[in-house]
Amino acid sequence: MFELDIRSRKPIYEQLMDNIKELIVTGILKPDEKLPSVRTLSQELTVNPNTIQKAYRELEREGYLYSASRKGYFVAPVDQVEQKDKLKELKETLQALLKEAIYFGLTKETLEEWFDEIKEGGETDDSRQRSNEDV
Amino acid sequence: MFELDIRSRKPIYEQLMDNIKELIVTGILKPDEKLPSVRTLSQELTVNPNTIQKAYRELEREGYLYSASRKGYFVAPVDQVEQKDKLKELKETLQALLKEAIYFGLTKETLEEWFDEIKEGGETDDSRQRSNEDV
Amino acid sequence: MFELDIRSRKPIYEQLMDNIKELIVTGILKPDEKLPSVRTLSQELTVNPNTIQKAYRELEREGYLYSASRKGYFVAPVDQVEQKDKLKELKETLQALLKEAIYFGLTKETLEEWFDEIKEGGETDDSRQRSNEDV
Amino acid sequence: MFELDIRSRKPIYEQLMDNIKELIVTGILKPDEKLPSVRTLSQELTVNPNTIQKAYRELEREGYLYSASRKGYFVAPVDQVEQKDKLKELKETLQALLKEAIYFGLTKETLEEWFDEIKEGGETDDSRQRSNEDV
DNA sequence: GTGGTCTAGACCACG
DNA sequence: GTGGTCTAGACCACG
Repeated sequence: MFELDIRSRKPIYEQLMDNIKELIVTGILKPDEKLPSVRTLSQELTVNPNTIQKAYRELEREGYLYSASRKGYFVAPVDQVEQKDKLKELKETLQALLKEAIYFGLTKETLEEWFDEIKEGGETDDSRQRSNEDV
Repeated sequence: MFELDIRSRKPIYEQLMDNIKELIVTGILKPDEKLPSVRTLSQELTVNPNTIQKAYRELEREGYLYSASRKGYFVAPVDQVEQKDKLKELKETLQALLKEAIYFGLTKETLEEWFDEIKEGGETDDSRQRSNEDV
Repeated sequence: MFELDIRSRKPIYEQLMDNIKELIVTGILKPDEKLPSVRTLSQELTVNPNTIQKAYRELEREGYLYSASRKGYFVAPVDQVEQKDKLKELKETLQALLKEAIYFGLTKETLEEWFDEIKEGGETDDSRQRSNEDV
Repeated sequence: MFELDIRSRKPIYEQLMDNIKELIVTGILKPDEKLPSVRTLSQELTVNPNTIQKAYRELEREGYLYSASRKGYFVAPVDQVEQKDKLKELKETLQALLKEAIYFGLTKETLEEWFDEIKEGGETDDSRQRSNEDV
């Protein structure tokens, strides 16, 4: 489920964040769904609890998770206002990357294909087991 | 010309890289054009020479620049093979980002608009077109 | 009546305390008025009885409530001595907060407005005046 | 300079934050002034570096400090927009506290006196080291 | 059982 | 020299 590369230059807590974001963004983790407890995940991944906690907290700060008192961490539902803010945030990053990709030959057609690939991957997934899906 | 934010969490050498990539990618820096020497740029930006050096080296490693022994660093022209490799590299990053953006409400239409914005912004410079047109 | 936010970082028993203080302080709960029993409130709010108990005990300790052995918890009338003590306690906290607010641009005029807003909001309730007028 | 009470229920990192806020808010620490390094302060206060770091980072998140690459932490100057936001944030807390204080007999006159004390304390206090300025 | 705080201390990246 | 990451592990508060 989680892909962590200890050798990577990217800190483990950031890799964890990316992994969890992916699960949320593809709908595998649903709004208000509970995440594994800090301790549990720590044992499963053999990563220090503090590192898990750091990832969870940062995701809370970014609006992906919320923590309910001492009950644990949960996937945050996104309302429209937050959506717009988040999208504006992402625009800049995305545009910088698009500029690069265009320089290296990305065409509008290819971009549209990529977009469709993602849409199809997520949209039609109703198996929820998600082992047989084409994300 | 260069936007460096010393308060940013992003390391200065990475900010430098981003700035130079931007200049290359938008065609302001042309293929085979010489970049300012490490010393010069170091003084202009009041940045440690080691930091400039690191940015140049890293850009060379990524294929944006080439260095001619003692003569300095130059913008690398991109051939078709390199282009495709680079694009494939970027695809993964871009798709992850697109997934997020779609989750936060990005539509195909908006994405196309963003694409066009960039294309129009760069289109007027035709020296840059050379390397892109033969794709 | 009670605003509890399970997602808040503030413990539920503290949120409960704040809510009850607010009701007392605005005169909605009158001196010697009985509070709902721990059990009742626990069911109404679907909150653990221990949590209600803790809030009530803490409010008793702070002088807002008194408990009559097995009969339950009641709003404590405040006599002049207690009032002065309480006010002295609050002074320190208030001054720290005022310092901050002044740093961020709070003027005397704005502060007076805020004071008046509260006074007007509460003034209409005259049962509450009793305990305040003899100051 | 710093008052830390290990026995207090308030976490050390929060006590640290309060102390530093106080120094900033009273003008003892000036905008862009450097704070002691994490390590230095850690040794001076015999508090774990992680705890210092936590306080610094939280103060950064709240807009009191900024961190410059690897140069250390500095007092953040506040612009007008941030000021207004911060003041709005504080309003709610202050009003809740004012309500309580009014309940316990705080009069407008007393409140104004407290306001003036703070203003004067900052304004005319030239006995300090930092001394001859009028914050 | 859950997250939160804190310590002691190692190692790394940046400049 | 500076902050950032990470571990191993203790103890606490809340519910």
